[in-house]
Amino acid sequence: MPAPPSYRPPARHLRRILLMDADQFFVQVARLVDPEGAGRAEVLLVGGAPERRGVVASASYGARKCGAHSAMPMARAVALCRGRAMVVPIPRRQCVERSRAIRAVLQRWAPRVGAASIDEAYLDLSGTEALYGGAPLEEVARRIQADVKHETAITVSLGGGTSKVIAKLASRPAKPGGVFVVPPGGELDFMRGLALADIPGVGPVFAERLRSFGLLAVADGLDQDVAALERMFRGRGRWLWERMRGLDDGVVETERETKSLSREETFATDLERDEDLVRELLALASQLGADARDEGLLARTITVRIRDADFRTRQAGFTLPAPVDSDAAIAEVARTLLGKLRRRRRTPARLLGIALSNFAAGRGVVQLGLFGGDATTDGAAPVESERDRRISRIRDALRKRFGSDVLSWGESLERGDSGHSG
DNA sequence: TCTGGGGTCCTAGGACCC
DNA sequence: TCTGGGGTCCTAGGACCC
Repeated sequence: MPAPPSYRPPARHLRRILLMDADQFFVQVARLVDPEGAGRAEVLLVGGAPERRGVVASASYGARKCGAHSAMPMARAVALCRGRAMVVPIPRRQCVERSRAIRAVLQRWAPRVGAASIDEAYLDLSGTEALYGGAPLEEVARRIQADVKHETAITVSLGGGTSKVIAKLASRPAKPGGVFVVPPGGELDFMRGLALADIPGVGPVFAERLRSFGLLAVADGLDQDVAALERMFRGRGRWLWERMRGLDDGVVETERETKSLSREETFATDLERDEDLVRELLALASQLGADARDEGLLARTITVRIRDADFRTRQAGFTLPAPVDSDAAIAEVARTLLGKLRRRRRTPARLLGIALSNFAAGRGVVQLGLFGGDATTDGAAPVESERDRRISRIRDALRKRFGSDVLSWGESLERGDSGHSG
């Protein structure tokens, strides 16, 4: 369906929003990828291997009957299923492909489609009444659902209503594989039947605070006026007042720029020695560098995250004067930051991660300032000397910030650096 | 049973500048 | 000589989501 040439957002109370949610998405894709194996396993767990301390990303309905659910440690889920479960890793590439295919179908139906995650998308169908011959939202949703199934073989559920929060909450009673639309004006009745913890954005911490005030159900909170809620939960009172009524001004965002990119790994067994951590760090830096270059992103800020054996998570970051995307530059900064974190607390670590953020303009942009006014990243392989110069300038920046001892920590960074002092 | 990996957004304090 | 307010950037941590 073609989008109207000039899209005009209609009055808020007339909005027609859908949330599409692919049911147990990873399970569905795993079964399509491997019809003879996973396809035949009624009790299927998709996620990280138990011996690698993984968790469940998606559990089949058969596995849920045993008590398994997503985010549960895989070892526990396997135990609950008493030897009847098949465990497979997330088929990442195929999941991304299916996700894109689903979105392509949705874009034929709605002028505005916004991906909320790999298996969820919002559709804004406001102003399309005439386009669909005045069909009710529920009927349009059923047609979309059938189209997605036909085109991609994926079963999806659709929730609908006058706001994103209503559409999202309506997708739950729609599961599995159904459609549930809250009619305009029916928002309050619908919300009254929910728990406060059901509201997206109310997590375990906020739910506990609400409970400490005796507020469990949405119905409990509807008695409170805005001022009372603001006094109890300053800053969040008005937000809560609105959400309890299904009010949500949020628009469906069609395109969002990437704000951060990261890679992390939990080790099968905790790592204690610095040299082992450095080795893992350098591997992560290479993966992340490749990701950044694939996306054409240049980052100024590099952050290292470490999770100690006691599950305490710490991080340290550094912002460079000019953006980078090379493995060596990321590794250099990351190694210094890891040194800082390890000096602060040297205990076995279960996880290590690196993140890039603070992105500058993409490829082909001339990098200015400290890192050399003549350095460009137009895709041509930089000559080694220029690369070395860039690394040297990064070393200077790190030395200035962290002191002259930073380079005494750990060994030389990369063999490509040829080991000599810069 | 021992807790993934990929993100977004918010807060708060300190540095620094005007 | 003393006091100050606002704005922006950086850093660390945390809540939350799928």
